Amino acid sequence: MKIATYNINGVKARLPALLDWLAEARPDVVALQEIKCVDEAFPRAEVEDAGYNVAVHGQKGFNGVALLSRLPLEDVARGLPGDAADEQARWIEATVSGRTALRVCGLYLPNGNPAPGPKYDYKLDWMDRLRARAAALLAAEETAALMGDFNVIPEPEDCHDPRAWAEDALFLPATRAAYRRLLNLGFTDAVRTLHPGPKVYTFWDYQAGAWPRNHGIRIDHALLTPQAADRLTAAGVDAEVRGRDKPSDHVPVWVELDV
DNA sequence: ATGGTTGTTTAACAA
Repeated sequence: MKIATYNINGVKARLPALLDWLAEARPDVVALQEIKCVDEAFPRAEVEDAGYNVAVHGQKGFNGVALLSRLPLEDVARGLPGDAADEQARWIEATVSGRTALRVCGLYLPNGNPAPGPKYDYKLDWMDRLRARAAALLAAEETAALMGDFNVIPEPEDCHDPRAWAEDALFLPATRAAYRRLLNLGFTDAVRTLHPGPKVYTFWDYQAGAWPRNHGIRIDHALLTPQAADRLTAAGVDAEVRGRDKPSDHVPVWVELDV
């Protein structure tokens, strides 16, 4: 089963690009981030016509996540637990039952800039809540995948120029430490594991010719519980999508799991 | 050093 994550930066503006990519990449499950619309505005009919069930957790103007799946989406849950007052739409999870049940979590982790400040505090708080939910998945020995835009550059080799990112919320020591605490619970970074070299990027800024100069960063990740990692057969980044007309600033990241 | 771009929504804001 092919499971992907794709920050599409506005589903309305990106619908043709999304449908083109779905047709050629043929993922079984997709976690979308930054749909930037309310549930009712999601182009459900077009995506269903492409062969996907749809579960949406939207928000007006910003954020917003969704899950697409060829198989039914079971036990859908919306919103990251741990703060009833958090109204930002950044988390959705569901179970997809192939030969084995797979819990897919789609997440859009807060950007956190400018740091320091309230947005950065929110990011670190959100990462604490993410770690709690992730620990529960591990405790339940779930075959699960955390798929999303983590807004974290894990290591210096995950960006073109570490000095340029030194003060950024995506790369600050506290951000990397919080991400490491999550990984060290027992998750496998699928892309890093199968593509250990440098220059594996998933985001290129729209500005300053970042794409033609390959000034990218790796911030979209697929983290697997041990039960899922045991079934990992392939992983990749569809970087060429970034060079097309009207692209998102992110590109799809995917894993193949024998489930 | 600074600015550069895009999407949503309509003057900023977020990224």
